[in-house]
Amino acid sequence: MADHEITEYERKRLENIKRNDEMLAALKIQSRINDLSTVNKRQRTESKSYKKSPTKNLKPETPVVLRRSLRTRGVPPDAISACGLKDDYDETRVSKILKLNFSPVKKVSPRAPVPLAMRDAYTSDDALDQKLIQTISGFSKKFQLSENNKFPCDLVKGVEKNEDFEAPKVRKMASGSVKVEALKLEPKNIARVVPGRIMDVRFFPTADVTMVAVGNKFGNIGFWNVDIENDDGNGIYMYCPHSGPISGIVIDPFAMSKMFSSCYDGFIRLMDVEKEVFDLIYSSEHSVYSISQSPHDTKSLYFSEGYGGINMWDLKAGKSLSSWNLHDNRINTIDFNSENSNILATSSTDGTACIWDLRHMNADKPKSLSTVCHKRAVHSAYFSPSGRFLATTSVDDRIALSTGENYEDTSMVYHDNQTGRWISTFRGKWGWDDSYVFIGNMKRGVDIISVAGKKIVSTLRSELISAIPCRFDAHPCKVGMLAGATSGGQVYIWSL
DNA sequence: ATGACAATTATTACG
DNA sequence: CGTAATCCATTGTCAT
Repeated sequence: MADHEITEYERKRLENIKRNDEMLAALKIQSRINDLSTVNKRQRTESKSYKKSPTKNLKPETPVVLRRSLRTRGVPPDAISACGLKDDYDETRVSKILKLNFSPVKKVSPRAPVPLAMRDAYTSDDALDQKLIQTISGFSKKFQLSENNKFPCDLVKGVEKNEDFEAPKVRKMASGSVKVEALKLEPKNIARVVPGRIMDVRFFPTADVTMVAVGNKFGNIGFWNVDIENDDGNGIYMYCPHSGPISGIVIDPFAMSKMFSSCYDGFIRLMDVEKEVFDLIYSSEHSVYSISQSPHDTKSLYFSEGYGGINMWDLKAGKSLSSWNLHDNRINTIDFNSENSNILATSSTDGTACIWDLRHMNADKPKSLSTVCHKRAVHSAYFSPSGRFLATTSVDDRIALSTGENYEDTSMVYHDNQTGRWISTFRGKWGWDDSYVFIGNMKRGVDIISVAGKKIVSTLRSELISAIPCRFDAHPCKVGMLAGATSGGQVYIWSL
């Protein structure tokens, strides 16, 4: 037999196949571990997150000094140990939990479809989580006890003078025009909050404390209280309430002690600071790709699932009120029009963004009010603060700005959106009025698109930025405060 | 048409 | 300081 010389191409291909198989196998094993982890008791005595002497690997001369990074230094780089899923569950924590009179459950994995004690999900070595809990319940209580017309963000109208929170409420963002040149990034407003890729970043909707929550690819949720300067701790707290990439975070401005998070693992949890648990709200076979709440109706939750489905979930009843199949592929964002909360926009990998009217959605596959068509996947569709514009971002390297009666008047702005595999997709986000959209670029800057000029008018740049900021949040109460999050777990906060 | 596969990309931990 | 390892995105291309 003539022996076949293996061509370079074939060799490479075989290698790839082998690698992929190994990777798949590893993923499967991991998910098995997650499923079985109630019984699984693998423990390694020396988990990296408990190592004492942190090795400084930030070049001292570089200006890229992540604020108070020493403490986060110990956070292990890889997903699994970061989440404590497989190898860093320690007995001391179990006994602490038992002492604290939590139900004597065995180890609870974030994948188990049950509530998860916050302390159980806390991933740092010291017990500073209580401090976070105090902070959050502090400002959320303050808000609840204050007079009825004193809500966070000065944002209320139409609130009745009773204690009943059923009263119609409207969330009004702090608005105003910003001179974009005035936005500054200071070293103290930089921190690494979690390891790995950040999928979503969100400010707490209060002016009392500057605090962000981020969710990463590994299922961690990190908090950063930016106001904490130099007392014990660095204002950074990390939990692992999920077993996969966190697709969205929602904080109801009228109940800030409760925070929703959705995950590719199909779970939606509610962090309830009063009960000190990550409650289980919803669990599914399918991935949950986005989550949103109507500004009017905070009794229900909207989220997208699988390949094009949307659910309207009643929080009180704990069941789905409606579900629709709106797209041919995954829905990446859901956003409500702040001026008319019957109107919502979805963006989808099927290449379209659609605007829907909740009053006309009876069929399983309803007809959209209007559709913005792109040539490739659409990764976000957000209404402007006034609701008059819709900004969609697509991998076809376009940002569409749509306006008019039915948003039929669309103009396209070119923007390089080729983020590749390691960077979370870009999403053009509105600032504090209808004039600007903020979006990251591949050169570690933040492009600012002017709606009037239909082009990039400015770019935020800084030597302090060590990675590409890809996910953003504009502070709902503080005009000019913008948080950007990277694939390396850092958060940058620009402010006036 | 459908499906499998390669190439692409940036960040970081580690040697 | 260079480099291996990351690995639930996306798309075009080539095979079936």
